Amino acid sequence: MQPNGGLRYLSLATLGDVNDVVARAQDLLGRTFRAHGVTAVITEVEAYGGITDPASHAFVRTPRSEIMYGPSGRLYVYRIHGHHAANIVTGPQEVAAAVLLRGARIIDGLDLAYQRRGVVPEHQLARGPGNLAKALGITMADRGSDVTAGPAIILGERAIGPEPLAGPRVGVRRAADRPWRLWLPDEPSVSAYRRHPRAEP
DNA sequence: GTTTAGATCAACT
DNA sequence: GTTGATCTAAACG
Repeated sequence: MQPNGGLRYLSLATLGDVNDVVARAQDLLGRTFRAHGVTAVITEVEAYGGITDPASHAFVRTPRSEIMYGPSGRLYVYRIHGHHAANIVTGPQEVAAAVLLRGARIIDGLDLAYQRRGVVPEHQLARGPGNLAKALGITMADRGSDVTAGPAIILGERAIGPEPLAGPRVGVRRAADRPWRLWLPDEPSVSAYRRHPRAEP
């Protein structure tokens, strides 16, 4: 599909409420997430609105972003700065929305997490998307995994549920002011906000 | 044309 | 000292 063609210009009434992905992101906060022997509680996420969101990799439909146009619950993994970052596809399929996992508190499998991350303070084991993926052993090999099916990767129920806070997403150059980053208050596993140097004022 | 690997540097700790 | 929905260039189909 052309970047400027097709579904992108359908009305929101047709596509559904783009804020659905934000609601889904909020729903993920406080849930347990287990991957490759490590269990964590998700403390920080970012919503990416697919074809409605210039900051989303799915804004342009290519083989790489194709996974986000598929069923929800699948894992979209990408590489950045030599690390990996993990997203959960939320749908609807025509929108290709996904939620980036940015922070988590490890509650089980600490030995394994330390083994993967080295000597760092416990609250930093899974702070930041790259560190989270590394602590949980998530790589490109996990692309397309169904997080509702397990067994290697499985999304759990809500473990804690305080009201989340919201603000702009970290390091995005486009749509830099959408407050689609959500996190739980008083969680040291939540990373700091950094605005992209070349983001529009 | 797309994906991947390998960097960059401003803002963070 | 770390980090990263950036950025470029080389390696793919």
